[in-house]
Amino acid sequence: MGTRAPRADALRNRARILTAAREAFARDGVDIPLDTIAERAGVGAGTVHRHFPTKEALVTAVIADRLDHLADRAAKFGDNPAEDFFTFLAELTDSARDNLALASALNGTLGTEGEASTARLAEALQSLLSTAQRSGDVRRDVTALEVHAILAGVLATESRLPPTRRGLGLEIAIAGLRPTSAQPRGDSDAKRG
Amino acid sequence: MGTRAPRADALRNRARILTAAREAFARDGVDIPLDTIAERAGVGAGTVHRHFPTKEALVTAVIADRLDHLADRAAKFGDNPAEDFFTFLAELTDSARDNLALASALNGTLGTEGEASTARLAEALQSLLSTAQRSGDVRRDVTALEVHAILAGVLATESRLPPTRRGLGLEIAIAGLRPTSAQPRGDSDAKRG
Amino acid sequence: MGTRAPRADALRNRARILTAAREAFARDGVDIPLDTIAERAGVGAGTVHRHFPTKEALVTAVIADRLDHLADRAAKFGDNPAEDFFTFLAELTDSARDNLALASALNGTLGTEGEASTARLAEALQSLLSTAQRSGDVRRDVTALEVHAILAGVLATESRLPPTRRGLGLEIAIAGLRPTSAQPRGDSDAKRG
Amino acid sequence: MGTRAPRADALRNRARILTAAREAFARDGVDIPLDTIAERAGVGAGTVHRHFPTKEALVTAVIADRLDHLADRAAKFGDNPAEDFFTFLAELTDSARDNLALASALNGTLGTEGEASTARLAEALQSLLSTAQRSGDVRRDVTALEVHAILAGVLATESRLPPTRRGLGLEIAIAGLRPTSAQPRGDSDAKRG
DNA sequence: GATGAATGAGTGTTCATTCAT
DNA sequence: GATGAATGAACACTCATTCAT
Repeated sequence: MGTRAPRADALRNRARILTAAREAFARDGVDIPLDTIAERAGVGAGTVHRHFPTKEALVTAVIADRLDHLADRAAKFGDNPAEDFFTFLAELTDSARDNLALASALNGTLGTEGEASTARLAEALQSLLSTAQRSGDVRRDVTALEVHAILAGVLATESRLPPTRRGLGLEIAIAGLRPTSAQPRGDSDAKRG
Repeated sequence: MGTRAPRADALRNRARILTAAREAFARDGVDIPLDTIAERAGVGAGTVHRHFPTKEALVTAVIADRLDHLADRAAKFGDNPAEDFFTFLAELTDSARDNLALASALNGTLGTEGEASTARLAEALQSLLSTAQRSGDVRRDVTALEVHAILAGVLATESRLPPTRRGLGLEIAIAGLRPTSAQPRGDSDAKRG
Repeated sequence: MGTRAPRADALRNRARILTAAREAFARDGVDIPLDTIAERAGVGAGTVHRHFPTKEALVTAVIADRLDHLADRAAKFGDNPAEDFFTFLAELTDSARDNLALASALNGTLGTEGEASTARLAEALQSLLSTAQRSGDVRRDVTALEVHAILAGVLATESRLPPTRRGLGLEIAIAGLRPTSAQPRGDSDAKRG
Repeated sequence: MGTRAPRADALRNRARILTAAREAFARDGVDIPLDTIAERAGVGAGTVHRHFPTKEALVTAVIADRLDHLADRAAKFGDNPAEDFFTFLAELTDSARDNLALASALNGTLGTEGEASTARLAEALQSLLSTAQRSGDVRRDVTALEVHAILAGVLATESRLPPTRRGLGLEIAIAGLRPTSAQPRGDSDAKRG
């Protein structure tokens, strides 16, 4: 025990930078100057670079953090097949709405930033998806990666919807993900490999 | 008055700039330097600014042009209620796929560029939509503007889908736009290719 | 011939930048900021970059210019074997004395800047050297490249000599370049002027 | 008092910094960041500054150390007039070859760093030189400071010579430092314009 | 004393925009 | 009108130096 705070202010600054960056990226997109982020975080420009050697590293860190956060959240579910899946989509949508950077990340506008975390999220999505598919509430032919892409679309939609209509994009996606009406529902059939 | 060729080359230059900008924005996104566009258009940088006082103006013009083009296309339809509507969505999706700038415009990433044309497109969408709604193949509660937002989402989805799965985003949106299965719409199940 | 001044001020600016850079590099070394050079040349920082896309390009241009100048000068000689050779060495020494950048270039401190011109200079040196060697006034085993290196040494020496002793470094190098006294050269006493 | 180990590690750190700096400066030149040196020395950046308040102080210390080392070495000679002198020049040349910092110091590229040690070295050089001059093997008109400058030149030359020709610069300097064969001693000729 | 995080002025470079030709 | 050179404010990033721990 007794690990004294090894570098208390460094941790605090790192957190402040991440927070400032998260907000700045969310509100203004990732093109915002690092100097602005440094200023908002109340640190010098050099400090930002000490913690994140390049701007890309900071962007990745912020995105990855958001993505990981979502993946963690996804892992918490597990009881109600379809409900869980759709609820998670809703949460994700809410998280990313009005977050330009997260939206960009999910849109693929950002190159390969946060790739690892994107994969983690896809994995988390996978189990929710599989369960929901097994229960017969979701089309069996879509993969987690595809759901990820659909999510990106939902976010894009939501960001253009007036506040009074929030949720419509998700609603439509969810409706579209259900098995075609030809197969009523009820039991689950053919689980996919 | 003897205006032999009043501004023949001015018109030509304008067209060349727009063409170059369209391609450049589509391929490389709107962050591409104006100098590059000028060079590709075979004109001087000053000429670009004569025609489009700011870069934003050029971006708007290009987007508006694309949007108008789509609106024009939409106006050509009108015979088969649901089919027309869905076909148009498919065309729009195809147009924007791999067009970074158009995708951005539809994503709302670009601020208010091309607002007027966005409205025009929404209008064109409106009549297709109304017809399809009247025929009972599309949810009655969505407006043209909302379809526009959904379109943005479809594009975002499609851009993240592997080539082998192209069309899935649109397919799901279309499925989601159908009236809920609870209230079957008579026949109608518009299969798409 | 009627080639109207195609871009008179561009040429003038280029010349001013080169002049300012030459003086700045000579006096302060190549680590001087480009902004300072721009300021001294009376142009904006961007203008420097238009003419010389990177700092290295400017350094190279300045060095190459100096080196070419010397090579040109070398080409003018050709009558008195030993005298020409030694006189050229003296000229080169005078040129580079108090020129930090040129000295650096000849010292090899500068990486590969101006390599082509270094080669040109070596070539020019070659013919002077060959002639002097054939006349028996210079050791036959040294090559032009080696003379180049020796020159670098002379410059380094001269830069550390008090003004009253200028020329001593060259004098010693010249003496050292003569054939060993064991094989007296009959005439030859190459007074240098 | 009980100063058990008063500042044992301080001394050790100082030594480690000097060693790291010596190697770093030698290999990479004096433009290498202090952080790199600190890291190689296994100390913090602040520790470097405690021992050497500015970077210039560290550079000076390293150079001075090298110069002192050479001066010490020079003091060890004393038996064979000319031989000692020339051997020392050879040693010095070998020491500085591939030592960017030392070469810089001797080149005068470094401003006034290590002036005191430069003087010490000159002094050591002086006695070797005087002895050699008295024995008639070295020109009588050169001073120790001038030999120092010549040494700088030799180093510059050597650094540009291909490995197969190492020693040529020194050889020529040595030859040039011998009394002119024609005139046993007495006057010198070689007036330059 | 040692540490290494923080600082912040400074560097090379880019690019939308202006303006002389 | 067209040209493309000039401008200069940004920008990401570096690094000697300072300072809290």
